[in-house]
Amino acid sequence: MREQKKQATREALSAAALRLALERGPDNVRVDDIAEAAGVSPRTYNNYFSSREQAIVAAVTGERGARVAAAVADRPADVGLAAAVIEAIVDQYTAPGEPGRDALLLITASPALREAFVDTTGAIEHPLTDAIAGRLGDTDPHTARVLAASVAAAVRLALGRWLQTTAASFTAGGLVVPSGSLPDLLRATLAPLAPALDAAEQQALRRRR
Amino acid sequence: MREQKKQATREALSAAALRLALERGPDNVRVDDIAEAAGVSPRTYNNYFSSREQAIVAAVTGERGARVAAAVADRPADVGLAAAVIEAIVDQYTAPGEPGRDALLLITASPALREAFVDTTGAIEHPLTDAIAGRLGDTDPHTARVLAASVAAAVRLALGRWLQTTAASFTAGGLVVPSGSLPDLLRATLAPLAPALDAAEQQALRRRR
DNA sequence: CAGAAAAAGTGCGTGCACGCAAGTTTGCGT
DNA sequence: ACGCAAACTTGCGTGCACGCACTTTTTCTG
Repeated sequence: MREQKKQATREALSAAALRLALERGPDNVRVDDIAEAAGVSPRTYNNYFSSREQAIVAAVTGERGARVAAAVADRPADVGLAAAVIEAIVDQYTAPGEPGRDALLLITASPALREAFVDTTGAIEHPLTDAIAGRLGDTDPHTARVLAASVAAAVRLALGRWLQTTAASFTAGGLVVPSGSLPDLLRATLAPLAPALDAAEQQALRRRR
Repeated sequence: MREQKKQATREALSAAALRLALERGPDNVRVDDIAEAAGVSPRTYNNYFSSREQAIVAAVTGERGARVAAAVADRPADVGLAAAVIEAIVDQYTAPGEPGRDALLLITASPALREAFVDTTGAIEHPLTDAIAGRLGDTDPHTARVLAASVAAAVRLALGRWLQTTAASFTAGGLVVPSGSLPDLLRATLAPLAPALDAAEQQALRRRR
């Protein structure tokens, strides 16, 4: 029940942060406002988030880590590790595009928010490590960590490029082509890691018998 | 000449930061002290570094990015990409251990400094991208970026684990084995990425003819 | 060589992150 | 049901990062 309450205030805080940012623009939101809107003290806000940007972005990226991990775990056992990971990520990063269309617009508009959004990639690292370790049979958690970290790094790269090009296409007024959809960009960015993922899977199989 | 002066003040700042941190302990160093010791205004210090930890750590990690890139480029052309990258990194992360032995002790002692030190890994990403792209023949800069980011992420993991275990071995008073030397740890952490590096190299070769 | 343009340094003000030391709530054992 | 211990919240104080406007220095150009 303690956990429930913590999660509740966390969501209240990030929801308030996003709402206020949408209403007034990101630069006209003081920390005190967010805290007040969520019904906690400013100091408490700071126990949950260490920057306004983090709070705002968390409203969009909240449970991505857990969702990605679940998606990886749910792929059928007979598809390769690389395919499982890549498709799980593509799914999870494309599906939630709907809920906050204007939120994404807000994020792309502000460099600080863009950076915070891209940095949330680090949050998928630990859940993804567990998911990969599960598929590899828990023989070598070390390898799983490395692969998860690499995948996270690649996703960070893809998101960065995507935000960059979409932002550019705004300012350039359409002269710049959006450079491909996010799913395509993700697939292309993750492709070079596929050999490493599949090699690890083969080695795990070999080790198991 | 402009660049020279910038680099000079940058080094003056980080050197002063490290010296003061060693003299008084990291928590007894104010930003104003660093600025004064380097002969610039506090505001200027802030144009170079956005945290004390960054300034201190930069004294140790300064040119690592460029050195790693050069080391990768200097490996003979007939060794595989994976071997070239891994050995270059191992070299560059082991050689500079001598200059600041006490500096590393200082860093391991403070969590904030540990984090800053580990985060410097990101700085090798761009130089390493260029080095890898050079070896791949510049056909696909995108792949080079992904690989460099993954390598950087793996190095970050290795450094994190290394600092963690060495710090633990301090507090535990020797009960915990240092868990292997840094070179071994780096090799073990980078190993899972070797298939990806070599696969990219093969593909580059195939594309070239 | 003068004078403009660009770039780096500086002073100031604001909002913030975070340590610390209370106070308050929650959950558990008896 | 009671009370205690651990976890969470809060107020306060300090140092800091960073935007902005301005001065000083460096570089470029006619």
